[in-house]
Amino acid sequence: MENKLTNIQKELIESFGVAQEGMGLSPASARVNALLTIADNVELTFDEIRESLELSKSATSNAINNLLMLNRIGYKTKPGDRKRYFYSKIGQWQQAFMDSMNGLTDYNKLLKTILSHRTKENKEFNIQLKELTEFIDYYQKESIKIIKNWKK
Amino acid sequence: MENKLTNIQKELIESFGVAQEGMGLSPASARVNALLTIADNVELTFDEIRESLELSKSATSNAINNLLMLNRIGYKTKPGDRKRYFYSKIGQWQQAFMDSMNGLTDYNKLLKTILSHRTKENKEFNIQLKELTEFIDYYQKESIKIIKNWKK
DNA sequence: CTTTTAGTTCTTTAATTAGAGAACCAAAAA
DNA sequence: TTTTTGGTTCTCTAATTAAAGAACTAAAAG
Repeated sequence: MENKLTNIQKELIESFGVAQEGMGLSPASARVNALLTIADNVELTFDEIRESLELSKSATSNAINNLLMLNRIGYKTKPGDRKRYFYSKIGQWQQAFMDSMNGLTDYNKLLKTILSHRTKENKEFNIQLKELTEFIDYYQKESIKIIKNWKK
Repeated sequence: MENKLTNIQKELIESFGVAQEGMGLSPASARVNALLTIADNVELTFDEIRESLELSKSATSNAINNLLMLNRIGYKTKPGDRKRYFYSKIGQWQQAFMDSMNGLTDYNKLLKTILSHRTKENKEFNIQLKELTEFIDYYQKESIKIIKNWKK
């Protein structure tokens, strides 16, 4: 159970943690996710995570369950071992990317509804709003093409 | 100064406001930005914003300054009129989009640093991490192409 | 000058978030 | 059956965020 982090690793966890806080994760979730990206061992147990990050059990539990819900991490078990081994789902980025593209649809629907309720005055503004919705449609389609062409 | 919103407009402001809270704006900022997207009049003064949204002066002031800083809104003045007329910078989405693409560079730099500090064990994980950084590079370039091709 | 306008800043409060620590619990081990 | 393991849940507190309301201010109007 000796899973010591180097100083560089600790620093990377903090930097990457901060970056992921900026992407909407709580401090503890961000650090757990960072740890699972940075630690040499890619499968860590609850207690290894807790120890490495010096978190309480509750903070560890909540962070892990949050990341599981967001599908950012997963876990596996080993026969005859009750512990769960958590890992980063970094390989899932294609799916995550697709999901974020699809998430744009609702936002764009809203923009279109807004446009449909605008008066005819402010032609210029309406044109810009229309262009934005058209661009989002276009961008979604092109992005999906982009990702499909990504097989180097 | 009679700038009454219809019920539909009020609802749209709430929906769009919530959507923008999800994109990182505070409730008041999100609603100010929504108002400037939805109101018939695209140029509103401080007091018109305050009244329409039933906000306090401080909340209005902070929300406006926050949006100005984020470059999501701008204002113009009129000769012989001390008031500022605020408007949504919706037409600026191309620039905003470019900025968000460029924002990925730092994140990717971090991922590359993380990769460079990983041991050679866990080949599969390292490959996935490498793929992700390569995809981000590729995606940035392609996205910029996409936006440049957007001149219909 | 004095007042009004167009905001800004300060103070306070309410609400939310984050996390510690302890109590708890179910399954497995002893 | 009791203890240990691997967590989860509950309670409490500290910190942060959001916004109201009042006091303030600089520039323009009267």
